[in-house]
Amino acid sequence: MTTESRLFDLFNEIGIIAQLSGTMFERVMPDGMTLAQFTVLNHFVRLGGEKSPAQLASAFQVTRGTMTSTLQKLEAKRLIEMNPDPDDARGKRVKITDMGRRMRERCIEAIGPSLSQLVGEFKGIGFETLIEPLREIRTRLDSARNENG
Amino acid sequence: MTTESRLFDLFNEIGIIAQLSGTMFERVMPDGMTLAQFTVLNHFVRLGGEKSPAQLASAFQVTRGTMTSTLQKLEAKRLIEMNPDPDDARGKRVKITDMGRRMRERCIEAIGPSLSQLVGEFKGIGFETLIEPLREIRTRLDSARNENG
DNA sequence: CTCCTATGGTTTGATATCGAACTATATATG
DNA sequence: CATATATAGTTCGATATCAAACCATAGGAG
Repeated sequence: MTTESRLFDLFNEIGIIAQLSGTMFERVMPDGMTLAQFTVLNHFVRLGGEKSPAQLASAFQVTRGTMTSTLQKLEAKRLIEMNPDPDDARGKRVKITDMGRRMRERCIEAIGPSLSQLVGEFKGIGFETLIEPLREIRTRLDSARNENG
Repeated sequence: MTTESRLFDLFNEIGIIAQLSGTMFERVMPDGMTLAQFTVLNHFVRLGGEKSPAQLASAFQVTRGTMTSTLQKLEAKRLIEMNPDPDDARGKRVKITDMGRRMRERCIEAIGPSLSQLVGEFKGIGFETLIEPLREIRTRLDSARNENG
């Protein structure tokens, strides 16, 4: 069992967890909200301010095309607002609306019970200690990607 | 910052890593091989024997419909063989072919350099200690899903 | 034996994502 | 200033996945 194949195992577990948790959440989300849409709203509530679509795409590691699609869905539901960037005629500025804030609250309430149940199930695993190393892995994975292009 | 939102952060990191690593691998895979297809071949080489499509779907936590699609692709490329289960007229038995074994080798060679590079990038993180807790999380996540189903 | 529920596998329709091509604007270089 | 290159955002075609509905067979209950 080489180190390389251990790393492959790691990515394998991560892939399965991502799929399971993603579909689990989307099943309980209200109003056809997807995880991607919720994540954008959550980002704005937690960090405030405005962001460009490109910044959001980079933050969540999706392509700009994907982010365009996600933002269009959110805008159609009036959960975000998009305006031209006054300093850059190519760019847009995205911000959350009051409806968006309320929808984010509804989502949190909807997924709350599932999350609480899982917090119970995960007692003894110490999942909180996993976050930092995973964040580090994500960061380096992203730089490796940018280096190779 | 509640425990629940920490758990959400964990799933968030996991989702991004899954996306990055998945697309990174599929970019270098030969002959249109997907991660899902490779994972099936890899499973057979490592564990040997025959499996039913339902067993494979359960092992990789995808729906039977998804596994049907994956197996059809593999069978069309002659990388697996599917035969009726002699003990259950509903079922099928799946096994890898010699071409499948060779293709798996090609895939491993193709992703080898990327994996080695990442092993280098991840020096100091101790990623190997993450595998067990993540496997545990995956298992409990799956049981929680089956309970609520 | 007969029905009734569970399971194996497939099909279908919807959707999120990717990569690549495209337009428009910004920035650097000569 | 002019041209070349980089970046912002969108669109398009392909594909993997899911959920739900479907058919066939298994296994148990009466």
